[in-house]
Amino acid sequence: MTLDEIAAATGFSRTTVRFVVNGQAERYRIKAKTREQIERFISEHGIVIDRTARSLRLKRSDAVGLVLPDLANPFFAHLTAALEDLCHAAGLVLLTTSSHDDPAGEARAVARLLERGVDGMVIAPCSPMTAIPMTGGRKSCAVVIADRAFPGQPYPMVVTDNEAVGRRLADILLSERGDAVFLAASRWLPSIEERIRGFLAACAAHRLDDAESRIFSSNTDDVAAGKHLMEEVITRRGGPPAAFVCSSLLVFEGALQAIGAQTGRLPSDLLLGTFDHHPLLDFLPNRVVSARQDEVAIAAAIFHSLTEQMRGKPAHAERLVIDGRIWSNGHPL
Amino acid sequence: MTLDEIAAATGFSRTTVRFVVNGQAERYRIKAKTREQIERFISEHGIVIDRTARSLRLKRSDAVGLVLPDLANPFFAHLTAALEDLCHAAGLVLLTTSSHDDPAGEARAVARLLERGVDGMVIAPCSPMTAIPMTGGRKSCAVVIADRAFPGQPYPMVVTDNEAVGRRLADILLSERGDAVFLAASRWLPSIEERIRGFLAACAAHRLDDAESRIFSSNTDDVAAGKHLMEEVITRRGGPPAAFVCSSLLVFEGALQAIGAQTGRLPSDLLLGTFDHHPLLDFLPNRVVSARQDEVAIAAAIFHSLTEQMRGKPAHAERLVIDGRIWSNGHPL
DNA sequence: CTGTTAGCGCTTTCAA
DNA sequence: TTGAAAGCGCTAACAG
Repeated sequence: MTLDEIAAATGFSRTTVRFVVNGQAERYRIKAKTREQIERFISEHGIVIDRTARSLRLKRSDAVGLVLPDLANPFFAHLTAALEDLCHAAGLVLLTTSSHDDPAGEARAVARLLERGVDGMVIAPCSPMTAIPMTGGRKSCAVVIADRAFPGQPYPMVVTDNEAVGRRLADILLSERGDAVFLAASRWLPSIEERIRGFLAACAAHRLDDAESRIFSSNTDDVAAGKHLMEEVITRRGGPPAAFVCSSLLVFEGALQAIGAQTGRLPSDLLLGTFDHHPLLDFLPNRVVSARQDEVAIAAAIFHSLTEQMRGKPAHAERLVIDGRIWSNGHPL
Repeated sequence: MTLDEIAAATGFSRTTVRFVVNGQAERYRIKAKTREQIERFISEHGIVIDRTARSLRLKRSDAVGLVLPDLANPFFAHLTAALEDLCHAAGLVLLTTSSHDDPAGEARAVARLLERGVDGMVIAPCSPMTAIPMTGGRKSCAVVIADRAFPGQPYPMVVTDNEAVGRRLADILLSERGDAVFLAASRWLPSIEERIRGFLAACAAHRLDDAESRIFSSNTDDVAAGKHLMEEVITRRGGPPAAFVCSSLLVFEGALQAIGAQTGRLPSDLLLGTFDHHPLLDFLPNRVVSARQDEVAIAAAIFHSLTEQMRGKPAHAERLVIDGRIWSNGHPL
């Protein structure tokens, strides 16, 4: 049922029907009897206002796009869930797209969202985009960069305070074991580089002068990379370290596999550290310290910045930093 | 840049420009020079065709909606990722919405998608909906029910073969330990009921006549429920079982917590079984057997049925069953 | 081969 | 209080 159809069926005009449907009956002093008739008709026959037509006319879609490297990554899944809740509460829908860490796919995704006329876009870029082509849209589109703050973007960025968290995590390991290495995947990511800086700072604070040699990094973020990195650690140091940090759970899994393959099972005093968190970590036989991003707070910051832009505030290239949290044995530290 | 603007700027008509833009230049034998001129202009100035207007005209949005109970649930996150890939490859966008297991939220989500004119909808219902109000839309909308096959829906349903998987899982536990209990959350879900049936069938095959008393169930699916259920098991049976299955990882975590609280740490010969899988399970000190849904195959079946409907094939209430897989120690069984 | 026209369902503006 | 008209950018049908 369209507004026109209802108008025709009830004998009133488009305008009158629309006022009732949009809850503006009061404001335009629609006669009570008129309103009742229309409302009764609608409750009997139902109505679905066509937001496609509405969008075309208003040049506003009440939709926001989300461009992620990978939805299967729990961090992004949680971020999506949190953002979605905020959007829905505000009457917006969320269009999600994954780029699978492919810059071309990312560009395509952005273009597709632009075609759809989204009012805003949240992007976790998979590469240092030269420039997101927001130009070309018929209307301005709010943009917020999430999680991956490649330099040079003219948009607000919301990121975790990776360096601080990395430092705290490393500090715990070094304090408890006096030794630690860092297994880093995707070193080209700003967030990873920041975590490494935090690790190095902790090493410096503990007066370790071989900090650089404690960093092992690869370009891909997967289990195989973690395994390979840990094998390298074992080879270079003649055995497993007393403690290690991994830049992601995938790397963590690979590292555990490598140690398991080497020593049969995990040395019981091996102290494990990892970015990203999963509840099952708490049931591993070893002590695990994990750094966790605050998806809800990140989503809130993103949404705030986005809605401000959508309300007309011009976008700065500001950097909004959200605190990460360290967990150990199922409890925040 | 709109088609009209380009037409005006290049001096050709809307139609001519559109033929070029839509790649139909060949078909309509647009003069090569004309095409080149238009293409050059576009490559210089860019173009974003407005799919909002297109949708309005064509009554087709090239969008499909996805209604899930909870995106943060890894199964649904993986399903979403898989579906998204299929959609994008077919030039469709995916609108995701979570209902948080709230029937009212679910109804709202469906209505919102209908307003948006989605061509199709994938729903993992959170309750036995009396009827999804597909009526009222201006055009028919393809529908596929995923994962939760409440009876009575007139749409195709894609589900895992829960009973068979549940039976295989229970069979492994009973064969290896001769004892097992089932901790089930959300017993009102068809999928859970099916898993329980599989468990009971395995018990019967192992000539256990107390099968019913091995089922412990709750209405919520969370860690607290799992803990509570395991406490009940321990109380009723005077100690932890030799093996148990949980209907979800959340319940699994709760159960481990309860046993840990009771016995200090996990008895080393305790055999763990769970639906849902996570790679970290492989690093637990105990042997873990887990049943895993095949999200990619499920997504493929959903997408196939959906696109068939979108091409005009009327929807049957058929039931498409996808095999689940059992994993143990990081390998499929 | 290219141009013109009508209209998708909505909102806005102006009239009555 | 209510109605009528115009137009968002696109596509389809038809006319040159």
